[in-house]
Amino acid sequence: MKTAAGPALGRPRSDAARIAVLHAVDDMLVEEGYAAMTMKGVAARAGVGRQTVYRWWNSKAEILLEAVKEDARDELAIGPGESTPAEYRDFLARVSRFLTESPAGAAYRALVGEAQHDAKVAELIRGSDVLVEAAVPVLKRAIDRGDLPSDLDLAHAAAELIGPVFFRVLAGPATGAPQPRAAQTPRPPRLA
Amino acid sequence: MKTAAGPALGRPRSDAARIAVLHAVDDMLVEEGYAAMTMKGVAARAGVGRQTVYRWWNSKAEILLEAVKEDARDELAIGPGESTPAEYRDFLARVSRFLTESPAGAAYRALVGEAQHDAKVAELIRGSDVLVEAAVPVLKRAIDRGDLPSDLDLAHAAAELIGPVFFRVLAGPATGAPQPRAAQTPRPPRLA
DNA sequence: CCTATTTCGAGACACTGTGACTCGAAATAG
DNA sequence: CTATTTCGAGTCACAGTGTCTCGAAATAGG
Repeated sequence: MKTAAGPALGRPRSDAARIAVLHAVDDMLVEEGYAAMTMKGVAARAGVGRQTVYRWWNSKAEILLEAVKEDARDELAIGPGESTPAEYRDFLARVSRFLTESPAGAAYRALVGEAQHDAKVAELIRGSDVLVEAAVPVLKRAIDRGDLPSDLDLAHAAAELIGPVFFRVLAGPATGAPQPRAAQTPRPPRLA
Repeated sequence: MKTAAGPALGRPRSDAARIAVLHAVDDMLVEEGYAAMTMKGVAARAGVGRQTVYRWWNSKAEILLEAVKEDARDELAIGPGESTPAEYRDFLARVSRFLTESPAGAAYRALVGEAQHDAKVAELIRGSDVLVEAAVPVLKRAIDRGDLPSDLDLAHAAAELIGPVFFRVLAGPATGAPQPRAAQTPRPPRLA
């Protein structure tokens, strides 16, 4: 915890190195997979000293999180649609594509997976799930239309919406490995 | 691939060693967590040679799968209830408890997590999900009662039922690490 | 210009897990 | 008694981890 001292002292952090690491992680994840991706390899691939990586990130998971956060948000965001069911359908199709085809989605799955093994990673992703955050605007518009009660628990409703797709991709017959098969468009479920 | 030659030749496999390994994996998962659990450690804990472990299982995941499969089935099985909503409620409460509190549930989460990293593990758990298998009898009884259409896609319906709880536990605010907090009883969703 | 401070890339280091290997002993069938 | 296979135990090369050191580079203030 730095005390947020203003202008800093000494050589400033190299943004080029930061970007290089982020890109390296992004590339290596899709090329070799999360398991084969090592801190050593990331540093080498980025053309960066090993200590430089460890100085700014504590784990693969932290780098990955920073590397794909923006992409994930962009890929999941949808604007207002014609109706609530139409928005559900569009959103769920996007979630399905994200989880099964997008590199950012692969990173998300890897992070959720790692969270089941490592409490630190679980803490890292806790309370800032990109899927939930993307679902919230959809739910709020549904509330505005009067299709959902105004006192709705957004987190629970988001889980209701996302859960079935999430479960099928992570644990179902289309589990894990990057399957090139086309994503199936899921039906929107009825929310209480 | 053995050709299933009947009476076998040479010294038979030691069932004591098999049980010891299974118990060691079971214990170490709850005591140290999946990440800290190593093949080396398992062999030592079980008082078994390292090669003996590698001879019968290819990975931690395989051992874990064999170790908890029966426990998982037992913990998730529920008998017929008074009504379909009551069965949904009971089943989902059991799923929630399983995922958040049971050692077998922790193993299940670890396996699903590992499947996101390793295609072999994904293949291993593909098409034999204990949660889906436990949901199927519930759904079939609902069909018999006329509460669900007889041509229902069981896998999809099971995902609809399980998904929300699954998502909240694996990715939601109650992510990952074994949280001693009491499981919240989820509302049963409406199935199409 | 000079110095203090911090990051940079590069690499050495001890430690640990992996998975294949060897060894002699034990258990089974013929 | 022999062939075969598993047993526990241990050795081995290889690779990744995370910390450390090194000299160079980049910044601020004197």
